[in-house]
Order: sequence, then structure tokens, then C-alpha cells
Amino acid sequence: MVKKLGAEFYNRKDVVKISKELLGKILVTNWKGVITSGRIVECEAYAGVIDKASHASGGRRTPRNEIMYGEGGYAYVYLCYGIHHLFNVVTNSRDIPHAILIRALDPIEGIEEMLLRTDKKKLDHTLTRGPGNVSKALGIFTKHSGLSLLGDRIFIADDGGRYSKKETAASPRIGVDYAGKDAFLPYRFYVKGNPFVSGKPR
DNA sequence: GAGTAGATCCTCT
DNA sequence: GAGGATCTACTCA
Repeated sequence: MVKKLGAEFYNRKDVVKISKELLGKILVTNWKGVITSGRIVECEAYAGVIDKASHASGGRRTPRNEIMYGEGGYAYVYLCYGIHHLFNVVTNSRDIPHAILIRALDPIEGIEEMLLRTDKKKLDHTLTRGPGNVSKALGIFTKHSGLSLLGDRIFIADDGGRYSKKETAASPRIGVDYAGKDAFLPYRFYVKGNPFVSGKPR
């Protein structure tokens, strides 16, 4: 039984808790009938204004991150280093800019299509490892920023699959060294032993 | 195997 | 005009 997550899932206040619950859920994109999906095995929480690693740190508000200040349940896509598209899930309610970065997926559906998009010959653990690759494999670009996850084009589903506490772990986030002590917050959640988890142990 | 540099472009100051 | 929530390839050991 697969069911799409509704607004009540995203609009809760505890972004860390939502992040943990996202592990095991399925991210689906449906561009003009072409469906690709994967199970979320790694993500990071960005806790709004108090989090120096977040784009909304200290209450920063720009046209780019405006979507983070909206309702939960929207996609926030951002281009990093001119190359990588990073896909985030906006959570919490209006004016509270919490978001969750999806870092890795375990591919389920549309693997052929993902291989085409990423210019790979065969499935290997690099296909959906790392946020840049996830977006590439699912065909997510900055123009998709602001899309509702309650629609049909991009959404997150629950098929009842769930990882137990023993199978998951938390660690400091990746690539946010500039954030001072906030870089050490254990806001990265992943499935232990999954080959798609980008492992840069610290 | 580990460490480092380069790619590449949008966004904010 | 500078820098970034990254990835890959290449160098050196």
C-alpha cells in the first residue's frame, strides 16, 4: 500500500523528527508521465534561523529562499557551485524556514531513465549518491523550485517500509564546515550500510 | 588510498 | 565581484 504524504506530515514543527521519518520513504518524480523514484536513505535537517548552515540563517530572506518561509510541503531547489542542483523539502509552517536536504536515494523505479539522465551505462552506487546526483537522476532542476509536494509531478510516498532505529544513524552534516559550531550538529541521518549513502566519515 | 584542485553559474553584497 | 548545503578526476605516495 503506497500512499502520498499529506500536508500534515510536512507542517509539523520538529524538523529533526521529520528528517528521521523521511528515511525509508519514497521520493517520486513524474515528468510528463516518465516516473522515477527511489527510497530515501540519507537526508539532512536545516533548522531555520538558528542554524548557521542554513540559507535562512539569522533570518536571511531573499527571493531565492523565499520558498523556505512558506508552508511546509514544497520543494526548494537550489543550484550549487554552478553544477549541482540540490533538492530540499520545506517543512513547518509559514515564516519558519525549516528544510530537509535529500542527500541519497536507493533507486526503485525508472532506473533506465536515471541512467540516461546521468549519462551512465549501468547501475552502480554512484547513481543516486550525494544531493547533486539525486537531483540529476530524478530530473530535478532549479526551475522546479516552489513546486508543491502535494501535486502529481513530485511527491513523497510511504509504502509502509520503515527502517528501525538500529538501522539508522546520525552524524554531522557534510560540506558545511563554514558554519562554525553548527557544522557539528548531528543533523544528518542515514541508513547504516546502504551503499548509496555518501560516506565521508568524520 | 588519500588529498587536492578544478569545474561553472546563479545569487547576494 | 565573490563565493557556495558538491562531485569527480587526477596526482602523489
